[in-house]
Amino acid sequence: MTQPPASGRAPSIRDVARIAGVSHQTVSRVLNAHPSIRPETRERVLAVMGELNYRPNRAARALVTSRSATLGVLSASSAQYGPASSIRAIERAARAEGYFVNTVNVDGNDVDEIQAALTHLLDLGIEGLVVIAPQVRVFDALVSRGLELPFVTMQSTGRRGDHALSVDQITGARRATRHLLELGHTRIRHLAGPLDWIEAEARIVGFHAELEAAGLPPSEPLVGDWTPESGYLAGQRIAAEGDVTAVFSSNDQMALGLLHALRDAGLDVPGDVSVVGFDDIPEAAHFWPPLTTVRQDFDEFGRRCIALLLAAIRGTPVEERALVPDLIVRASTAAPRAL
Amino acid sequence: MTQPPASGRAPSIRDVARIAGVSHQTVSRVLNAHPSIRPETRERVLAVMGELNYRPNRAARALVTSRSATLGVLSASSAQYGPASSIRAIERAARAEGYFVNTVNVDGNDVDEIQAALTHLLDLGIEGLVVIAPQVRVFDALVSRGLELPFVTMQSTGRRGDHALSVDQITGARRATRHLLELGHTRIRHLAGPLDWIEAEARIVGFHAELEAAGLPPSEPLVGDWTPESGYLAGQRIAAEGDVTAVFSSNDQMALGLLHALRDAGLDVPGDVSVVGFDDIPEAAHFWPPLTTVRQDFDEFGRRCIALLLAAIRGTPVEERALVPDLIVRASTAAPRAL
DNA sequence: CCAGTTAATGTGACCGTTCACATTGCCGTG
DNA sequence: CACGGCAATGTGAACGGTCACATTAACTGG
Repeated sequence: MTQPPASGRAPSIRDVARIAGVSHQTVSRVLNAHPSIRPETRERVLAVMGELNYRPNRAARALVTSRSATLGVLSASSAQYGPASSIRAIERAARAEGYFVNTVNVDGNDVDEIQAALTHLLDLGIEGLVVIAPQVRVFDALVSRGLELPFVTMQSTGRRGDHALSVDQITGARRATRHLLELGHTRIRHLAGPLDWIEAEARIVGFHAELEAAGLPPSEPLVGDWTPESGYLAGQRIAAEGDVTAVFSSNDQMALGLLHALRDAGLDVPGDVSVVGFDDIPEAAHFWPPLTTVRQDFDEFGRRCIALLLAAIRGTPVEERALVPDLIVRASTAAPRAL
Repeated sequence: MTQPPASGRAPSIRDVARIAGVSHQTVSRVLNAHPSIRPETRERVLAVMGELNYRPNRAARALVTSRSATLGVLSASSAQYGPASSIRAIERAARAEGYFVNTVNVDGNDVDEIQAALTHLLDLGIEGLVVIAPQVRVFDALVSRGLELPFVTMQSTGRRGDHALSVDQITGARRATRHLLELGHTRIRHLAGPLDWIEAEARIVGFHAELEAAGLPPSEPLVGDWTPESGYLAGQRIAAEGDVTAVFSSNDQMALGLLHALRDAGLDVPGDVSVVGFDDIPEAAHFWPPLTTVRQDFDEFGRRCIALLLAAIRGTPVEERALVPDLIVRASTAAPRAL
C-alpha cells in the first residue's frame, strides 16, 4: 500500500522508492547515474524525487562510503587580499566539482592552534587539504603529523604523495628586481616578509639570484611583517640611511607604508627612490604614486589548487606547470636621478 | 574474547567498548558527558580511546541526530577586507563552540548563483546561516525561499525567527558626516556603494539624516561599486564640478580612488577637499593623506554573529545591542579653506 | 526485611545510504 | 531447446553512532 512518506523527517530514498514503485536500490542507482537503469525507470524516479523535494542525506552517504566530499583549507592571515582571494577561488572551483570547502583560520605562529585546527579538519573527515599562506611552522606541523591525506601547498615537502602547486615566486621576484636593474639602479634593497614564510623566502631568493646575475653584491634584506606599519618603519630606516635608490617590497601593503615613510622623510618616489611591490592588490594602482608591482593571479591559483588536489584524491595524473606572475609597471619606478 | 579492532576502518565505539570491557552505549555516554557514569569507568574508556586514537565519526552522529554541527556563511565579494575579516572572525568563534563553518562565495548579482549556493549549503545540512555583505537581491532570495533555518544578517527581515545583527551603519555614517559639518563644511557629497547593498543604503540614510539635522539641503549621492576605480571616476566628476569642499565615501577603497583623482586634478586634500572613508582598512592610515574614516570592528562583529546565531539555534535568548563604529580622525579632513 | 528508588550499565532498533550478492527475464547460440 | 550471459532490478546487511527501553545492584524508608 502506498503510504505517504512519514512526515517529520525528510523524505528518504525508500519513500521515493515506494511511491515510484521500485526498490530503494534502484533509486540509489538513479542517484549515482548507474548505467543499467532503463531511461523510463529513471524518469519515473526523478519525477518522484522532484515531487517530494527529495535531497540525498550526506551524512548517510558519508557514513557508508567514508567519503565526505569535503575539502579543508588551512589558512593563516586570511583577511589579507591574497589569501582571501585564493580562498574564494578555491571554494568556487571546489563547489563546481561538487565538493564542500571548510576553511580554518589560524595564527601561523601558534603551533598548538595549528594542531588543533588540523584536528578540527580531520574530525570533519576532509578528503584533502589546501594550505594557504604557509609558514614554515605550519608546514612542519603537517609533516610531523605524518598526514596521510592528499594535500596541496605552495612548496614541495619532498614526501611521497604530496602535491606542490608552485606559483613561481622566485621568477616573480627576479622580474621585479630585473626591472629595477634595467632602469639603472644598482643600490637596491629588499623589504622581505617574515622569514618563516615560504613565500617571503622565495622572494628573497629571487631577489638575490637576480642581483648575482647582474654581478652586484648581495644586499641584506630588511624584514617586515606584511603590514603597512612595518613598511613604514622600514621606510624610515631606508630614508635615514639614504644610500639606496630603489626598494623591492615583498608585498604591496608594506610598499604602501614605505611610500608613506619616504614621503614623510621628504623623499620623492620615484625621483629619489623607486619602489616595486608584489601582489597587485586592487588598491595598488591608486597609491601615490601608483605602484609598480608583480601581479599574482589568485583566481587561477585557486583553480589550479583544486585541480591538483582532486587529481591527487582521485589518483589521476595532472601535468602541472608553474604559474608565473607578471610585472605591472606603474609610476613608482623610474631611472635613478644621478646616472 | 578480546579481538583486535578490525583494521582497515577507523576504530568505532564498539571497538573501544570491547577493549574497555563495557557496552557500546557506555562509551557513547562517556563521549556525551552523561552524568551517571562512574569516574572509574570513564577513565578506563577514555584511556582506551586514547590508545586506539579513536575519533567519533561525525557522519554517523549526524545521521541519527540530524544535526550537522555545521554553520553556513553566504558571502558576496569576500576578497574585500571587511567581509574577509568578518568571515575569519566568524569561523574562529564558531570553531570555539565546536561548530564547523562552510563558506560559499557568490556574485551577489546573479540570482541563480545565489539560489544554487543556498542549495549547496542546505545539502550540507547546515544548522544556521550567516549572510555577509548582503545585497537586497541575496536577501530576497533567502526570503523567497521561505527558509526555515535560523539565520543572521545585517538587517531585519521582519520575519519570525530571524535574527538581525545590527552594526549601526547609520550612526557610523552620521558620525562621519557630523565630523565634516563640525569642521565647517556645508557643501558635502556622499560617494555611495551600489544602491542594492543594504550597507550602502544605511550609510546614505545616515548621511542624509545628519545633513537634515544640520539644516542643510539634501545632496544627491554619487554611486560607486566599492572599488578604487569607481572612486577615481567619482573623484574626476567632483573635481570637474568643483563645488564641493568635502566628500564622505562609503568605503575606504573608493576613498583611495577619490584621493587619487583629486590629486590628479590638482586639488589638495584636505586643503581643497576633505575626504572621509568607512571601514578603516589597515591601509587607510598610510594613504596620502592618511584617511579619516569610520572604524568597524569586524572581529567583534563576527563573534556577535555567532553568539546570536547559536542562541537562535539553541533557542536561548540573547540581549543584543547594536555595534556602533568609531570615527578615526586623520589628516584627510580639515576645515574648509574659505570660511 | 522488603517494596520502591535511583545510580550505573546493557540491549536492540534505527537513522539513510551503499555494497555485495541474489533474482528475474530475455537474447543469442550451438 | 537447454543454457550461458547480460541487462535490469531486488534483498538484506552493513556503516557508527544515538535513542528508548530494559536490567542489575545498591540504598532508602516504613
